[in-house]
Amino acid sequence: MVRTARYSEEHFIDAATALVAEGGPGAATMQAIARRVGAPTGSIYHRFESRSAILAAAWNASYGSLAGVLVPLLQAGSPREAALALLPWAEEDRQRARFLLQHEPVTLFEDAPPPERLRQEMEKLESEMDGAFRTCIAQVGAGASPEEDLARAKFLIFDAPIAIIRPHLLAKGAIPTFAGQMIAELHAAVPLAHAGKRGAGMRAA
Amino acid sequence: MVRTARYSEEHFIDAATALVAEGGPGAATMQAIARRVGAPTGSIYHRFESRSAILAAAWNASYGSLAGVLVPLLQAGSPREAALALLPWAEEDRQRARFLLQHEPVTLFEDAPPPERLRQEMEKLESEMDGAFRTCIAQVGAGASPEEDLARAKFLIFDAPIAIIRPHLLAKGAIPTFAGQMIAELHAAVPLAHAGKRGAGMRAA
DNA sequence: ACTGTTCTAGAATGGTCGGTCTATATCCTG
DNA sequence: CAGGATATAGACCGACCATTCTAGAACAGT
Repeated sequence: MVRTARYSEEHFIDAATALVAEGGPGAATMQAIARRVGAPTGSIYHRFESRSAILAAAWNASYGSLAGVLVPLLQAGSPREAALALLPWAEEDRQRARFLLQHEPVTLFEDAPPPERLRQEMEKLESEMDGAFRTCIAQVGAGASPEEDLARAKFLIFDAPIAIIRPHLLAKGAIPTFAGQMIAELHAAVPLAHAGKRGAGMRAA
Repeated sequence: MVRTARYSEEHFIDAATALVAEGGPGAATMQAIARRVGAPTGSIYHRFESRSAILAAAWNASYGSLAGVLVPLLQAGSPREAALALLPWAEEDRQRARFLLQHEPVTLFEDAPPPERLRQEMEKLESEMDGAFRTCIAQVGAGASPEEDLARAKFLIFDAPIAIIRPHLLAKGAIPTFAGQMIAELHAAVPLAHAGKRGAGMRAA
């Protein structure tokens, strides 16, 4: 009853992801996406109502892939394993990693906000991840204010490993083995809940 | 003999810096910069030959400000002090910090490369910072390959503190005090040259 | 007061962008 | 073996961008 589609949603999302990963949000023009897929620009609008919609879909796919790896480990109360899991994830899904790791979602949608459906999916993914972080903290045991505990966990499990991996993602080469060692060392030396020493216990020498 | 200038280079650089810090590179259009300064668009071209030139100048000003703080401390062999110095720097010069901390220089110049003069200044600043890192490593004493030592130092002194500070820079509020404590704790727990335990000594439990 | 240079001022230009429109091809269903 | 829904295909549109251009204003030295 219908003509079969030659280009799938995924094609366009992947192209947009790659373009943003390589050249920033500005590089992902509708024409560039279409050219990369080999489709006419008009075809994109059969699947996405706007440029924001593609970018949001790309963000959801990337962030969802990340959450799929991280959330189970966080909920299991394994912060160290979660941090280390970022490494193979980034290596296997380099484009999505680069897409996520260099751009704040804020700058992705400078002009038009993404459609409601996608905006809600974004928020759901973010709150899912956030909840997993809180679950992990609750299991491991916290030390200070909830705000500080969360900031601490996000740094140790997410931002710090990312900071370690990022230079190697931007360069072409593979991620060196010492990156994993640095993450492991960090988690051995700096506990998520800074151990029971009286007070805060984290003033440095 | 000449008409006095009403808008200085600095005016335009500051406006461009603020726009990029707030909305990403795409927000810093020539018209937006001019509007923010209150000047006509044409006036910008009396001081900068192109948009890339302003962005490069803004980058140089921001990175130069950062280097001015970091380089002396690195050359003095004080990695901990350097890392902690990022905090007041970011707080006092929020816009420059945000400009630098959320965007890779790569994505700033998607289309046209900046003029030669500015490109060389960028490279000079970067190699100056790089040299300071190496000097610091040499003083403190290294542990592994030069490549790993450098990656380690950059993480501990620059990227990790940045990762700690970034969420608070993107939010509006002040940087909480526990951010400084986290940086201090990190440096107390994870030495730049991982202490003399046999071999690499950084495998975690 | 005049001159010449350097600036402001903002309209004009050519190119590209996101998004729409019309025409045509494809292929499942009946 | 049609009918018609859904796709491709790409020209087209108005908006906006970086950059250029023309006109006039301001000031230093005479």
